[in-house]
Amino acid sequence: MHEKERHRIILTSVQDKPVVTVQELVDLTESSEATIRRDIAALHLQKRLRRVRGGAEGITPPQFVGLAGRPFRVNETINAAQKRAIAKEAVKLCHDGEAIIINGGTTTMQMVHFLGSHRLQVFTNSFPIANHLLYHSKNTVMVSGGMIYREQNIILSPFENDVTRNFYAQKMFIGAQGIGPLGMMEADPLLIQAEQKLINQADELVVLIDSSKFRQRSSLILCGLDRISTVITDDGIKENERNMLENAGVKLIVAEVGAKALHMESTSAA
Amino acid sequence: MHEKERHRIILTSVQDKPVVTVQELVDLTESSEATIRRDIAALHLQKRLRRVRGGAEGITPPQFVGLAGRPFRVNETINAAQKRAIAKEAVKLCHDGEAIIINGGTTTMQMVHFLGSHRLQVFTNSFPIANHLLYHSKNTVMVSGGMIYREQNIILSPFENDVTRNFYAQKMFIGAQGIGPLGMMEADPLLIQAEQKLINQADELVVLIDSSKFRQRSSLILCGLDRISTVITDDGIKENERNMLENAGVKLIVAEVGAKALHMESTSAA
DNA sequence: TCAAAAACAATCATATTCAATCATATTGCA
DNA sequence: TGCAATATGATTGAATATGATTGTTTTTGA
Repeated sequence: MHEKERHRIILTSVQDKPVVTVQELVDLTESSEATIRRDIAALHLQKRLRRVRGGAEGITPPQFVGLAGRPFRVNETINAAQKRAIAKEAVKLCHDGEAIIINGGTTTMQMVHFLGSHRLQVFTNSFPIANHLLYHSKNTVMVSGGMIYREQNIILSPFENDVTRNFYAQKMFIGAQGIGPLGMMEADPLLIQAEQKLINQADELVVLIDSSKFRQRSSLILCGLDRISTVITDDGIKENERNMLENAGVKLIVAEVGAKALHMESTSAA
Repeated sequence: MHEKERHRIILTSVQDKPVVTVQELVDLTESSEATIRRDIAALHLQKRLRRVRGGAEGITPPQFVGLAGRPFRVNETINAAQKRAIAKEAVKLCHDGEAIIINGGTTTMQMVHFLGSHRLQVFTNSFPIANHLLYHSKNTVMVSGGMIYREQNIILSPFENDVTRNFYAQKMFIGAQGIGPLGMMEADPLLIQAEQKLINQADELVVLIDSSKFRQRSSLILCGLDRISTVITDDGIKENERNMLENAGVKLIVAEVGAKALHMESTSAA
């Protein structure tokens, strides 16, 4: 077997499993222990894997807490104060006993912190949202069925006949990548697909979006402004953006970013 | 088992439960007490967990407690060693690339620990199983849609048209309340409903059941012995119980509960 | 408070893995 | 083909990890 071929086998092995032993690779490649060690040493120098006693491990997971973790949690910290304030306003719209739909996303995720003492029926396609509500609240939790996409943290089924169609709510809460005269926009096709499934299952569409998103554009339009009932944003919204929503008949709620958050901002800026 | 593998198991264990004992980890990893202690000490120095008397506890994430938080407060102490041994045998039946179904339950739950380094397509109706596999493995995870019942920790939809029908696997793993000549039995109607949905979606039915359950009877029969391909149990099974399965054409796998556990049994019996 | 049980630390023997070396096999090239 | 360069395989002693044993400390429960 040629060197390249062994390297290919070794690299695919460490991607499939957290660790592979030298012995496993010896069996796989039918070459000697010494050769495998040399290969691992070479690939280690090329930083294509990490050499560990007994074998090799993949380079990707520094620690494996977050396959889903990183993209999600990094995003979580951006504009955290705004997102929290917006989420708080969103929860104020909910009354115990109601049924609501929460679409997955970093802003809607913040709602869970304020839902702890509520008693709602919550339908969501977000695995972490379901998880949090299940263990930290007394709300009834329902999820859509399907495959769990790690990066976006949503549950999505390619089939039309899933249980989503059997759930109906008055309000659906949703975030977005951007918003403009043409409507709500999203960047990820996978998210679009998930959202399309849900938006027809509720009367009112409540959009949670921090004010910076008014200046962002994306390629994919989810729906027009006429479909939106309410927009909740923070107090960074501009006058012309207010007018745009008003002209489209969209109700606007502006969340005051709390004094503490403001204070933290000013001190960190100083 | 290799160091990294043990560390992975230890770290995932402390995230599932507030505290994990040295003994549990010994059973889980099949390594000695001394090794586990050394591992815990090493991980403690790396600040990846906190060492406590009797075992280890998770480092509480500053504020993110709950996302991947502490999903299951399983009744893990009853027959824990047996359940783990049985679950380990079950996982041995799985080969990378395969699609499997795991029905929710305390025994099947133990399978997640051994699935960490696999690459399967896993469909489950158990929220905590999905949760664990999602954050602690590279398996593809799919869930059924519907309401999450807190007590049983399963996802269940009253509708026929859910995504369950779109998934098919060669093997389905399932626990039970009891087993006898009439078949598998379950006590909770809710579980029956969930299981009925799934058992037709797989070729082989693999039943995980500790030997004490052979002497238990319940009111609800899930299915006959003829539907069962394989039964995995522990070495407490009696001769007549073996015969019952053999006569029904059911394959039997007996999991050896570790020598240490056997020793404890015999001494406590003496 | 004491005694039994459990958990722990320290030690040593064994098993595994590693690195270095050399012999052999394969490849590239004139 | 013949030669050199490189790659591979085998062997050995060193380094490291593991498991068992022993004695000590801590906890538990009467």
